[in-house]
Amino acid sequence: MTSGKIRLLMIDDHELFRDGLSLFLKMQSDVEVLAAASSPRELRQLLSQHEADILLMDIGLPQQSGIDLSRQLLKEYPKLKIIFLSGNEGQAYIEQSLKAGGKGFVPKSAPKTEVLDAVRKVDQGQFYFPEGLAQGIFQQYVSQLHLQPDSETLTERELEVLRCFANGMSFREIEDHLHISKKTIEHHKKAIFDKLGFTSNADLVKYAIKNNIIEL
Amino acid sequence: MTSGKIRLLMIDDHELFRDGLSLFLKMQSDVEVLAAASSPRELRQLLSQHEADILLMDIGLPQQSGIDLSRQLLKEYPKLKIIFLSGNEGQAYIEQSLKAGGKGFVPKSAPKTEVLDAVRKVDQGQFYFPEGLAQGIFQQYVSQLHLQPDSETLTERELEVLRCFANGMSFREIEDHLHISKKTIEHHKKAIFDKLGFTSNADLVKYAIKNNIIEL
DNA sequence: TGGGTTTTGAGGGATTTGCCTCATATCAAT
DNA sequence: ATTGATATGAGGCAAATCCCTCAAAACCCA
Repeated sequence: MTSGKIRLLMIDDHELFRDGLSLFLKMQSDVEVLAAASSPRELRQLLSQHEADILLMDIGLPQQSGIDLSRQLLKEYPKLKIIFLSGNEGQAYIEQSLKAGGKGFVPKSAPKTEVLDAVRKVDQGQFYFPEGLAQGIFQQYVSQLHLQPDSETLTERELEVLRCFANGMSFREIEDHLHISKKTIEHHKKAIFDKLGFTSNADLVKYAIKNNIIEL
Repeated sequence: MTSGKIRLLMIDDHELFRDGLSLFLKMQSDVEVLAAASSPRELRQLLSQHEADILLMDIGLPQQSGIDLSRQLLKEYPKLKIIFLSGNEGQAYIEQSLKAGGKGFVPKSAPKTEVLDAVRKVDQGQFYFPEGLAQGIFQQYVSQLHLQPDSETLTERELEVLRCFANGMSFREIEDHLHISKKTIEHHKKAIFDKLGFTSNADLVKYAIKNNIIEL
């Protein structure tokens, strides 16, 4: 936003990290930290209460991968700009974070000021990603990505079912968890296998790991 | 140490985390944060310069797992008391951290004060591990662990079977591949599940990936 | 107001796995 | 020579999963 401070929310399950980062950001005159969530549930609550410009999201949340979560959130809050903070996961998820609609990506190992840079850049409508990608070439790359989205995209429900199976749940457990019948689960599972060409449950698990739907 | 402050070192690759935690710890009158390292190399340097009582170690270092590193360090500094800080890895490594000689284990998601509690307990020669294990019972558990070391080592054959399952093969396919009957495969699979405490095939796949038995 | 897509579910048979016991053969170590 | 760990396998039953067809609500979109 051009007027006023940059309003931001934060989600990270580590209290120490949240506190440290928000303390630092609050010292900046152009930034306002609205609140910090420790879980996806809490974040949704905060999003419904505050109008935020930017969301700083830990990419490796325990309950749900940040990338996965951001896909869901952007459906509800399309104007929200999400910057991912990655821990030791390295930069392997940059492309996925882009596809999920992320606007920025900062390793947690980066100096504090880099987070601030990212927040400012992204607030101004730019992308912020680690050095190594010239901004111009990068923009082009992004648009290419846009033109060629996932050929076989799973629906929300299918994703949920996929997540369950990848977490090792049985039909019975998924019935209880999602409150749908075994038949419906079968249906979704078949759809997933057909769309993604899986041959075995092992394929499913690997896919879920590669795509940050579950944690390894 | 009974006299003076508790001297501690810290290793974590995230600057924000280091700063936040050491800021908090420095506010305590009975604790002295000697220094904080961002890498194993830097840590060794610091250890040779300072005489520390306690080391707070991130379990998920990018260069080398904290557990691995601690085994090495304890050979050089047997009196060093290591407390592991775990991120999203959950508590799956508690047992390993014990075997590696760790004295404490604190999830990063825990409240700040828990780290402090752990530091004080461990400094006094106690163990500190997450609630749920009474200290007495726990001690017993530790000695049991000692007597019964690698209950979790798979035999060659079990490894082969594990690899097959992790690659998505069915019983039928494994029969053909390894030239053994379904019954024998069942037998091995059960042994694998028992030894490693698997609850689902998904666990098996994840284990195989983590341990480089298959490619992701 | 139709037509796609998604989500939901039933019925029923075929297959696959899981679990339990029992049994044999090898090999190494005591 | 006996024991223990490893590897092999059978029989049988229970439980879980797979496969295929059919169908109906819900929803968005043109």
